[in-house]
Amino acid sequence: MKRGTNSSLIPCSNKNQYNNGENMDTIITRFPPSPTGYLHIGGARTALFNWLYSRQTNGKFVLRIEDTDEARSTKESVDAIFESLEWLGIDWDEGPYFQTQRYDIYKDYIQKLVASGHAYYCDCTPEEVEAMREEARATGKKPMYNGKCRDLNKEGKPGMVVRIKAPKMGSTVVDDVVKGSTAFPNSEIDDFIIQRSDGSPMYNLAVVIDDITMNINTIIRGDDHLVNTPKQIIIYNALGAPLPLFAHVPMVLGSDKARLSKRHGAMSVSEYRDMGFLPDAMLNYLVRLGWSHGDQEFFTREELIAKFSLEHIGRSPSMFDMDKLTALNAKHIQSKSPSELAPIFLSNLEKIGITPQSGFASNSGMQNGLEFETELNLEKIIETLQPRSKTMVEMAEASRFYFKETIEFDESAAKKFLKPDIVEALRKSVHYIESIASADFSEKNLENAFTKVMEETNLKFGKIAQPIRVALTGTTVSPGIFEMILALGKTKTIQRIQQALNHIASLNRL
RNA sequence: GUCCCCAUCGUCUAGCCCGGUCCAGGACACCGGCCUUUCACGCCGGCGACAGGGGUUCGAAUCCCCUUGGGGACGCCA
Repeated sequence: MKRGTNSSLIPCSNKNQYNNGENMDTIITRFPPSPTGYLHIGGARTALFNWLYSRQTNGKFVLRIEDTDEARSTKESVDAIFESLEWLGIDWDEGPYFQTQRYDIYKDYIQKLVASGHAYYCDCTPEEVEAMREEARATGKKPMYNGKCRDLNKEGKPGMVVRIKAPKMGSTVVDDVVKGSTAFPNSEIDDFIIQRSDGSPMYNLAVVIDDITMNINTIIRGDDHLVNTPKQIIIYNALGAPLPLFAHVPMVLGSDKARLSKRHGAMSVSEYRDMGFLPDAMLNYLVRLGWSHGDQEFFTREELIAKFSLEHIGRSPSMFDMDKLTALNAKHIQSKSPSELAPIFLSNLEKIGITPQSGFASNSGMQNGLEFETELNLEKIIETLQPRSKTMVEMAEASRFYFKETIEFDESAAKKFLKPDIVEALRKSVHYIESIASADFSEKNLENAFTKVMEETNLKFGKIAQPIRVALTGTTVSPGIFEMILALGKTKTIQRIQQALNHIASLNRL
């Protein structure tokens, strides 16, 4: 990995001037959201890349809130960002720092810059500047400040802005791990403002000062920042500070190839939680948007930390695809153990209004339920649903029947399968299930029980399965019979088959 | 308008740096089939791409140039 070649411009004696005793080899990355909205997909991916890289290298990950746009920054956004990061399991070692609390630091550096002749005060009005831009545009040039106050050496007074004295000749080169080397002609970079007339710092200044003082040596960010980089390099150079490593990651586009916005999937990351996505699936999907490891698609969190690499970040932008996220989520749901899924499952149940009052067989912590419910096995319930749930919301929905006290039969299902000719088989099923001791309640013994039913009724299992399914769930679509019975428990199973028997009886007495 | 970035199946991508093993591999989606007590899972197969044009070369997805297309930035926003 190469460091920016521009660091060679920095005098040796100054090289460690800004280092606070941190080991130079420690990778320090950062995520600097501006709290003007929630955390969206693109931001989450940037955070993830930085986090992964710091974790992989045993480095540090710093969280910094860039709230210098005080008009648009809100406390709600800050909280939303924290919440989303927490959900994703992206933790930070330092911060959160708030730029608004660091104004003194910026002022200090701005003074240094002015004193050393790298910046100057300017009292041109916004209208004047706009006129300069207009003029530039008219001649087919890039709209820029024309440097009117550059050499006037104006004394600083309230109400004046401070501008950087940007180099006029040559070019500024950005060395980037993903984009390679890009030269920006200095004629394209104007003397941009680093301090507003109200004394607050501008973005490019604050970022650089923060990155320097926080010892950030690795900057991974969206490539919409690539054109900002030469400006920032100019500040680094003016301060004699070493350059960090830059990695500009292509952006995530919406499905219409336009910049991600609310219209697309650019919702808050926490909305994906509400839609039933697993954090690990989210991470897995996000990382594959722009990064690859050969043909591998599925990654656990640990694998990601081990295998992530800056070298394999792609160069072209990608589009967000909900289908692929969903497919990946299904795989992650399958790969988890039922006990890992349990808390998420329970909270999704609650959201659809199911709050199991009773204890679960394997969860003896919860008590106080109806007698017949105490055999419900939470982990087995989850297990039966894992291969058929693409999201945790789906899983909760599909589990409804487990928690019902009385099954409402789907009309056409009942009509087709709950008929008098099945009564004998159902009765015998009840009998043989009943004869299994609770302690011996297993898939194997259930199989034996149904084998007996099949023998005695001379029916194939296919004939018996659907009526049993309808009896247990009310519908013709469900998990496998045996696994379902195991999850449901003996008492509840018998009760439901009995109920189906009653249903047949009442219909045929009429 | 100016500057910058990017360009492989519909989508995410491998391959590109170090040309031949690529009439281009994987995944999602889609379409068939198998498995099967339903639905899924799983498995097998199919559809489907090197943006276009010039070079360089014995040979180019891979290197160079141009065109086109897409994106980004040009702010007393970040």
